[in-house]
Amino acid sequence: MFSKECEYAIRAVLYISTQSQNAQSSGMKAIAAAIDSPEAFTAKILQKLTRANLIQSVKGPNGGFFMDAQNPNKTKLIDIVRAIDGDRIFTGCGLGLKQCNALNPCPLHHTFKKIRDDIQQMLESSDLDQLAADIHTGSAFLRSQ
Amino acid sequence: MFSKECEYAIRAVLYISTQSQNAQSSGMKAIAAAIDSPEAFTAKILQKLTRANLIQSVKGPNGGFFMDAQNPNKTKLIDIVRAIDGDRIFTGCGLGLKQCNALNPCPLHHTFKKIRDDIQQMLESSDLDQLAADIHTGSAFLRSQ
DNA sequence: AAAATAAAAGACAAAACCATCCTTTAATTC
DNA sequence: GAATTAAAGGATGGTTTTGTCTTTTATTTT
Repeated sequence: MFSKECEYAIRAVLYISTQSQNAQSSGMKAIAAAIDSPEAFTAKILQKLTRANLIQSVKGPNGGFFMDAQNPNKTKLIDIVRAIDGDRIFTGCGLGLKQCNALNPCPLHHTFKKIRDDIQQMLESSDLDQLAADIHTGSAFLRSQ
Repeated sequence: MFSKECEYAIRAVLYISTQSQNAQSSGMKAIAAAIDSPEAFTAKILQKLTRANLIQSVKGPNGGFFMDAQNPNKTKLIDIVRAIDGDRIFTGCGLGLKQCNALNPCPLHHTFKKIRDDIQQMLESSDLDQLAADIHTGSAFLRSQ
């Protein structure tokens, strides 16, 4: 569904979101450990997210990554997905046709449209606060237990 | 959503299904042309589908690939997906966690479950006859127009 | 039986994706 | 302002996926 990069990105942002609620910034190594992802690769992803203005960063001692307080409840999952994977998952054809639309559809176009719309709807409606809450209460996890 | 291999596989089987309705067998090159896929790669995929008993093949002059008459209405899309991509799309975690289930879920597990169930339902319920019919009438296509 | 045809099979090549390493830049601490 | 810390950036390596090429095997036609 998502690229590995995007999976890590979502998990990283969710983690940063939980930490930012206590005005804590998180270093790259701490993030990679918390979400069980490779450090160097995670660093690259955090760079992309920073450039996309989805998270902030500061260099130097006690630096790291964070979101400003009002951001977690504005940022939606779809923003992360768009920043990393683009919109191929929303617009691409399920059977890989270069051109596939209502006028010239693949045999699954109409059925897939509903599913893609559901995914989009889900990614647009969920804000990070709610998801971070589940992590805080221990009812959801960012790495395997 | 699906691997490229699986996309080609579905398109190939749908094409073979349309041709088999006239008891016509189709050669690899004809299939690749009809679905706009690379020939050699398509040949490999057709081999897999044959080994999985989703289609039949005969060698030699006038050989090719076909489905026996009663097969297109028994075969479901999910059989093709399972044969090529396995069941990762039905069981894998959307955020890439090695272990993700109702007891130890990722923050998106429950939302994703619904979507994955929808996809599975869709792949189980559609049989090839119906989809082939749309192709025959020209209301759906297996390659870009 | 020989020739021709077409799939099966195995080895190989290219591209994309995933991941790491090393140097540079910026911020903080002492 | 020197040393330290941590992110930014660039170059590079490994793996998987995608795709090709060549030989072999099976079937049909003549």
